[in-house]
Amino acid sequence: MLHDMHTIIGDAIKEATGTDDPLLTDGGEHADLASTIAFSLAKQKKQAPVKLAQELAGDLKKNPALAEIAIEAKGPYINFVFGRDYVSNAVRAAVQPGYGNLQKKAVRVVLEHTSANPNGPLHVGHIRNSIIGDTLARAFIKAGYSLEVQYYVNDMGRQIAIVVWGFDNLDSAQREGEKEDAHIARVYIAANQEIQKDESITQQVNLLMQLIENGDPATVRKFRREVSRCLDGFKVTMKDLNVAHDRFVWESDFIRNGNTERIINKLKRMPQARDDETLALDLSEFDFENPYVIRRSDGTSVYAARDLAYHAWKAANFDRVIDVLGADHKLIGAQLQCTMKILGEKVPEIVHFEFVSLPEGSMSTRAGKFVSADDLITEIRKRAFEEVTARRPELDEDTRKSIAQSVGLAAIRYDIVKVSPEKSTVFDWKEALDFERQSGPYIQYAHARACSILEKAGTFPVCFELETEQEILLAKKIAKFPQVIENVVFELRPHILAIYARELADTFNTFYHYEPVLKSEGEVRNRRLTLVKALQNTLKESLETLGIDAIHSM
RNA sequence: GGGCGAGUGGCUUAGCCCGGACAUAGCGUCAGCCUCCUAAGCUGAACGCCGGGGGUUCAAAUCCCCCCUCGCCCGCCA
Repeated sequence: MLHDMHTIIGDAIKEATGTDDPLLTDGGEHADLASTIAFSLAKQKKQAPVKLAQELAGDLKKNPALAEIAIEAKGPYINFVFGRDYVSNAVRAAVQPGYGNLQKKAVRVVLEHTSANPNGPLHVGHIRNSIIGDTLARAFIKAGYSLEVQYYVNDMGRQIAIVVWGFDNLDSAQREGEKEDAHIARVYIAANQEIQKDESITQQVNLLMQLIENGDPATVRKFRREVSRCLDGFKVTMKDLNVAHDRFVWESDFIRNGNTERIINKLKRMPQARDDETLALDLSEFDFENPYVIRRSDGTSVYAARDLAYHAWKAANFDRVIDVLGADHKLIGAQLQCTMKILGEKVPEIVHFEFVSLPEGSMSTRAGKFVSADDLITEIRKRAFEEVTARRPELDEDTRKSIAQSVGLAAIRYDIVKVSPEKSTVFDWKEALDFERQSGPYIQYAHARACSILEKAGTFPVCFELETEQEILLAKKIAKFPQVIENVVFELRPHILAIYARELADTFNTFYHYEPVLKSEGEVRNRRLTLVKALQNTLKESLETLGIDAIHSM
């Protein structure tokens, strides 16, 4: 809709001026769309931009295609304000279930996210990956793509060898009520402390690494057991965060199925290959200083080789390959992309996000310095329950618990997804536990408020003819939703949706303040109820795409 | 040392790709609003050399160059 207006107006300007870019921008408070084309025409024609804007506005007004649009030159700007049809069509679309769903696309997308090493619980840094990834996944589905979400399980890393060494050599019994991933972290941290004290342990870890690479059955069993247990813990955390994967892909499978060997053989024949003691690629022509090592001198593969095999497999089975990775993977991500390109394979698109740290510094699983996602979830549910109990003492405990769970989830997911990924952040308990303004619960509250109005109203005849300034403001904000979904998947930036949802709630709260709905009468009441229905549905679709429950009461 | 990212009122943050009309919002501060549809809300005020310096342009938070500060990376780890 908004996109259509852009096209119609843009074409009209191009036709009237003969330029190929109508220089349309958002009109902000002045208009729905505005063109600054008069500035560039001024240069060409050597005339004043104000005069040209006026002339052009006059010409455009005569264009029958723009009959519904109010056109006015204000100084050098040409402002376009959409008419009643635009507004009523927007509301008509927005009351429909699934509003914002875009046309189905015959494009298969594979999205990898989280993929944390299974050596300890997910912490508040990992879940930035999960939440960005899961929100993108939801947006892709809404945008009509066929999607598979994968978790790449790094099950043959050095950290896992350290975990296994710990289980073999230290006091490692699981404690009463201890979650699997927390248990593994405890053993991993203890094992690292032992390594610090006694360097000879490193030799034993190296031995485990060789055994796993060679497929020694007993070692494989041990690795797999601990990794699986850790993943079981992750799955509980991710379920609590409403984050879902379709498939867990194990790194070691790419050794077992021969894909790693195959890609190494292919890489050997590349002109960039340097096959001395190690096999490495010289990517200096692409501005990568260091050699990209693929195979060790002892003949075993490194992570990069298995990752290339994994990505080649994804490239063969999907049309688009998207990875969500932390900023620490920028260099290796770029090397991977570069290598895939020279192999003639589909190049993965990588979404990077910057680090989450603690006020006291970087997080480290090995050093036991982290805030686990589970602790955050527990704490936030507790706080949310207190809040719900204070606000709604009349509700029974189960209902309050259920609301608290949804509110807690909203607070966590929104707090993380609202920040643009290129900002590094410092985890702050106070902000994470805030349920007011610019928070997930704030948006849920606006939705619940709309639900409450609709419930009290019962049935009503729909009316799409809006009148007042506040009504039209809200309807125009609602109208932007499909374009927001489009932008999220195009730019791979889910925080755009987070910002939009908050602004939509803001707009509704202002509307709510100025325009009585239930207390108005006749047509006014009907059109406002219709608008509230459209708003409620748009908020619901927005929240659900953000992975947040659109609860009806809170 | 090199590469990448960030720097926007006291704090957090949008806008930057694609340059335009008084820079977005929240927290905090101050002044108000619950006999009225859920106050997890609303209205108003104060608070800004958009890190610094050059440049391009009719026009720069946005583009280019230099510098400063912070984060991340530069392994035969993953």
